[in-house]
Amino acid sequence: MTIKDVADYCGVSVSTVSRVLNNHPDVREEVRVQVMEAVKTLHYVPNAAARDLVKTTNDSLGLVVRGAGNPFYTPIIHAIEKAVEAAGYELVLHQITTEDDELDDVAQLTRSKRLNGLILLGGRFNYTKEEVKLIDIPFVCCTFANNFGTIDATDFSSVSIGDRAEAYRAVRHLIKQGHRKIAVLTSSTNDRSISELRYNGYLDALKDAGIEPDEGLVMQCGRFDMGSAYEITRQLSRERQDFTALFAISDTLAIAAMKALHDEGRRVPEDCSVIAIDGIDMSLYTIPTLTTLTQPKEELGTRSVSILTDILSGKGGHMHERLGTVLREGGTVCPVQDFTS
Amino acid sequence: MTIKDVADYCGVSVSTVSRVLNNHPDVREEVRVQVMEAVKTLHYVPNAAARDLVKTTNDSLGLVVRGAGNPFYTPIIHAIEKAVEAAGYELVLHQITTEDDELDDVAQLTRSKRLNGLILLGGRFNYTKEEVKLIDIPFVCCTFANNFGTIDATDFSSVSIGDRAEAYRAVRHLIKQGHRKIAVLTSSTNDRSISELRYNGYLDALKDAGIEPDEGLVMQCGRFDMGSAYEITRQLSRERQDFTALFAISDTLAIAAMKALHDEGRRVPEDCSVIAIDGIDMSLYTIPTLTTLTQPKEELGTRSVSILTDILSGKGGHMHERLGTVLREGGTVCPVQDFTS
DNA sequence: TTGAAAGCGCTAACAT
DNA sequence: ATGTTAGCGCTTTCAA
Repeated sequence: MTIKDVADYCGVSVSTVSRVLNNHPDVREEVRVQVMEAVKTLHYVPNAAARDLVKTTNDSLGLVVRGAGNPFYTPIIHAIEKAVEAAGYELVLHQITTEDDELDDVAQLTRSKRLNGLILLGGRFNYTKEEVKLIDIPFVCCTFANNFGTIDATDFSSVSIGDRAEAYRAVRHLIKQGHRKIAVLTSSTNDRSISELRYNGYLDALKDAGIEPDEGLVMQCGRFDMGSAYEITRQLSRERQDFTALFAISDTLAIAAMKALHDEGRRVPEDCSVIAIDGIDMSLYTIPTLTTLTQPKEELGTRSVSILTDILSGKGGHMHERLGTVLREGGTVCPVQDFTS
Repeated sequence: MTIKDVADYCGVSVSTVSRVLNNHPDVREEVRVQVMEAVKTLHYVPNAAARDLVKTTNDSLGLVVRGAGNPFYTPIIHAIEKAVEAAGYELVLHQITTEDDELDDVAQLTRSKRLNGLILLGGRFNYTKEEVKLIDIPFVCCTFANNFGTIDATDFSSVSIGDRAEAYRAVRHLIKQGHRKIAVLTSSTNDRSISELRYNGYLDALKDAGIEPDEGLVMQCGRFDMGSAYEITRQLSRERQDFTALFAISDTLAIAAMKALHDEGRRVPEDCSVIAIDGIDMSLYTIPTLTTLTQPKEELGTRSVSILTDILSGKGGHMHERLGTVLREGGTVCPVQDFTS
């Protein structure tokens, strides 16, 4: 079933059918209707490969998401999809796992799908100049940037929160409540990614408050995995009774940690305050509601798209936007309990 | 950058380059090495569209997921990806929203990507013969079946739990604990989907126990949306004080409901037991841990794949598998409290 | 072992 | 308004 079959069926040429299919004006209304009905009757669907092959440019943008299951990305992807459509582009979505390298994928996508631009959602922070050269179309990093890399800031765009500063703010919030023994739950302290940045923000806050970092209060759970976050938090709770607050670098880790604290008989927030960063939907439903710095998820998506489309239409150049978070006051933070009184 | 460029660069013909790229045997080792290096140097990536166009068959399977953000699907998708790869096929994944109709998408995919088989993850239950005719390749419905449709069982496969029976079992579990005023939280009672099936299982259980259904205890929240589940549960909690248990048709709805009950001052499980179906990771971390019938998520995925690949290799025909759930005893169900004593 | 050439199905000039 | 035709980049006979 090809366009030729439809043409023969209608007694017209393939170009006429093609015109109807692509809404070109120069077709007699009568013929247009006839073709459309033939398409329905024959259940004809154009071959995308052939179409892609012939079209040299196709107004499509790519979105590569690293770490599919992450609930934090869901609303961002939604926002991007809507914004891309509104801008008159088509979106090619590609999910990869956290083990895959997004740049390998990007090379594939851009060259085989003739993309005009690219959005990377979640990715490494340490691209090299070499690697970036492989991406020969404009791209914007969403929710992350090149914080550890060496590439030129004018070669790409980014939209994200200031991870280190926001982590600082979260921990600062705990310190203001009188906490000084503050544990941190991160996936890693030195993986050149968001985890490392937020961990550094934690250290910054301690330092500014004149608190000596305590290595025994640093929990690394490896990946963004609730199971290991739970285990490691239980373990620390058994080993150490003295910490009065916990900063988790993401909502999901915080939720696992709250459960672990509970299972060790420690109440949140009375015995241990908890704060996190992200603001996923689920953390609205924990008991108590998680106190967290919510990222402007929709805005992260829409800004990424508009920066990209502006570049493509010549309206602007590469830029790096840092958006702010909003402190969502839940019920997991309270002033430190004074045991001496 | 096309295959022609690589050929020119090496001073060979395009066919030779193509042979190298596709690991054909008849190429001089010397030339093979030369071409491979040229590919690296020039950063050449074959155009997928052109490749797809010319290849008539490509050993690829399609996976259409309806309702991307659903955390329940994440492990299933993972299992399918691994199983498909292990079986030597390539997977083409397509996400659609719950508003889209999966069949429209399927028509697109199968005809434009030359798929050999198809897995539908989450979908309508009421396909018609007409619609199914559009899918001209073997397909298997994962987590759902044709429970409300009229299509021939020999025309497709399905792998799912017995939704109605499992809902029955969940509610039965509550009844055994002495509960008789049991509320139900569903997205709809008559949407011809999983919601309706599980709602019917709830009714079955009441009936068998001689309990008169109470329309006032039926909550429909429209979609699988935690926000509306929360609101409607709060509302019911204010209106009615008499129900002692709640059956939610999914874990996510149950989590929202637990929060709502809490915010209305009702303790789980002392004042209201809660049970659900699905068994997502997140519900391990609610406080108390959600009692739920966990679906065999990995098995749902792997069985779907092996049924499909068996059909494709002529080793078997269409079949319909009903897998069982496992009751995960959390802490959200307890015997009904006797107010009279 | 290699090259030349015929398509795969479609779109977009260019004719008519 | 409609038809003819030249590719898009690739794989795969068929010859050499």
